[in-house]
Amino acid sequence: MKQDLNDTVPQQEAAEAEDMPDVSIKEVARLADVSIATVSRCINNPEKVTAKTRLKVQDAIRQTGYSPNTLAQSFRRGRTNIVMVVLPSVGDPFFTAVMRGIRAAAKAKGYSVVIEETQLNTMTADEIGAMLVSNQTDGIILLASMSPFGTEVLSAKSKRRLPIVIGCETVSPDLADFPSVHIDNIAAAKEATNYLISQGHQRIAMVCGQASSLLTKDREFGYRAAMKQADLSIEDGWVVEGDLTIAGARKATRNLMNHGNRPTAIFCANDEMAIGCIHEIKSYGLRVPRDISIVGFDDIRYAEVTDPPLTTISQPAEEIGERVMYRLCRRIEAGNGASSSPEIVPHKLVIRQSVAKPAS
Amino acid sequence: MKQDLNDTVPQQEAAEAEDMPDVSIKEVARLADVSIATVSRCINNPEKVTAKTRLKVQDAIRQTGYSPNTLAQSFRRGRTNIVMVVLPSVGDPFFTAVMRGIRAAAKAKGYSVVIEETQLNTMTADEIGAMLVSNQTDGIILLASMSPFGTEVLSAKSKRRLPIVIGCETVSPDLADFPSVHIDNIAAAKEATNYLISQGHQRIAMVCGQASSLLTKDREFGYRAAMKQADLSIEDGWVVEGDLTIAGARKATRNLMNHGNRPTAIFCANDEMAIGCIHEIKSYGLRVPRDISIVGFDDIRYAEVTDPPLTTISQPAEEIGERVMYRLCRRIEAGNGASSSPEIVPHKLVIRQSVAKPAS
DNA sequence: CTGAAAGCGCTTACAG
DNA sequence: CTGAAAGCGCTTACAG
Repeated sequence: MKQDLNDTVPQQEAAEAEDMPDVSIKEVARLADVSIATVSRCINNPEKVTAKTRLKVQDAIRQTGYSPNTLAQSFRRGRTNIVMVVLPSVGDPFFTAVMRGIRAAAKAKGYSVVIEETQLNTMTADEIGAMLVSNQTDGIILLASMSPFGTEVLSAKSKRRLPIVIGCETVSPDLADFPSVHIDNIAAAKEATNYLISQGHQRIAMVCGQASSLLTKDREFGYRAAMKQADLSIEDGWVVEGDLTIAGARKATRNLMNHGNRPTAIFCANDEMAIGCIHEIKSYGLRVPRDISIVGFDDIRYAEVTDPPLTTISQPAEEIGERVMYRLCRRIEAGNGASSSPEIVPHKLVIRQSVAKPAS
Repeated sequence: MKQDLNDTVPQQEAAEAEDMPDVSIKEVARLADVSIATVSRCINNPEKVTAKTRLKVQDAIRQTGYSPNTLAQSFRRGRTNIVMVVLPSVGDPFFTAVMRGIRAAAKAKGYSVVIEETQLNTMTADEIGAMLVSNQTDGIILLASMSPFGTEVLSAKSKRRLPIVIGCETVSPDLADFPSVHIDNIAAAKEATNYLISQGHQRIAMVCGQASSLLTKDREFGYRAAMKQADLSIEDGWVVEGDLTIAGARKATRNLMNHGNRPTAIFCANDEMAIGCIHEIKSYGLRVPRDISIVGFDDIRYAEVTDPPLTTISQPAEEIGERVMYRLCRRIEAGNGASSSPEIVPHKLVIRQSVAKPAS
């Protein structure tokens, strides 16, 4: 009966509350005729309060339209429920997909996420330090490669109980203390290259990312390993640096097109570059895959609708995002006690139509 | 001399500080032998403090590695320096570009931004209310259409001094109180359609967004106006709804392909859909633009590298983002006193190669 | 189960 | 120019 009453607080009251200035916990306490401590308990530990009191308080909350001041809560608790994710390129659909996973998990766990787009590997230790303190966050997700400099700063921060986890990036030994989740980039790149080889290609080039990106290094490493294993040589000038962007790849591809010994296939370190690569090849009047075969990496959503549809390595981007966020939550909650072993997620070669047998 | 000394605090001290537990303003005050009030002033209003004291304090700050607890600051000041941006699709490169502008401006102004991806027009008033209170932000940027329901909630919030500004979206009369910055969507859509007409097309279809999206409505309106003005009729089934995604557009395009009176040109409400549209047309063995011409909207970075390169309406996405963020800052600082007239930014028809004269 | 009280780290009138 | 003090809105031992 009483319950019913509480459940049917007239709409109007809520509407009125909407127009009221902010109510604090004091008003609620006064109205319910209890202490502010009890109001707080009703909200955060309802089981510590009698059903009767709880109802009184809930009623008062409804009448006032009260909701706790999260600023005060954050301050008091010493936690913001905000995490920061650092990534090199928010525009890359691959990272967008990872972010989707991160956001989903964050929402489920009650966190907000702020994004910092930056090439971590080009920052000085001071800059990184400044970035970290200026954003008062509960933890950090790193989707970008670090300079050794940065690593030091991060390790220091980490010791001061700023949880950090790494996603996508291959983790260098000096970062082994941090939890991470990523695919096996070396194996994936090998697989991509081997596929090209299995189709009869021998002159295979690669467009990779910046030299300072570990992830890119691993993909290059896998490519080189596969070539070596197949006894195929890599000519000078066949490994060119894009910067993971369309524009960078177009420029890199031009170099490849002008190479004395033009490759019959190109392995791109990401799909974004594969798109630029295909476009550039076409601008030479050549056709993909008839004249040159292309393999990408990431399987972004555009890979399916490029012309031709792109053969590429698929990463479970959203899953990586989710896992990395949950991992961070565990660190935030359990501290450095939580496991820090790397989590390897599976990749997959997705065969579409950008690879054919070599013409020559 | 003294200045010099201060400027050359040995590296080591800073390094030490890195390892220390959090220092509060009290430690600094003790070390500098002043009150915490003075320390606070040194940081926030240095001009209110003697040069001598200032140096003493700055020294202590350096030695301790102190940086103010932003949680406490936020709480005390009642401001978080966080803004929220609500948008329908973080994956759309157009919004990514807008976000880049927002982020740049936010950084310049000392704000962090959190993103909320949601179809505002499908949410109930309660859901919107919950979303708003759960994120304690200083202001909101809306890049998504609102239901009338949502509008009410927002107006109420706005009266309670939660600054809101609208970007990209056309603003309906009931939202006229909010500042906004966007292109003239009607005029732009007209221009796109007129271009098709000028090339000799008469059977022109449109793939638009969800019915509930104002922006989409405006683009459709512009298209219809242009058709009418040219005395061209629009057959039933020529205006189909994608949902601003590749997949949605592919489905919509299939309907167009199967239409008894197949159009010779298609105007897509955004580039993302144009990409899906082109892909689908090709899957019928047809060619763009030889068989069907396509015009997109937004000029995302892929527009240039589609096959064929896409003719589209270019919006100054980053500029919109920057302006909308600066606009929000003004609202946060000046309150509702700040201007609320809409800011119209220029668009441009970018002619590439997805339009040809009709074959028939 | 409940209340009185301390305290989180800052900022800012208010005196002096 | 500087300091002592109040207070922002909460949460949480500590008594009772």
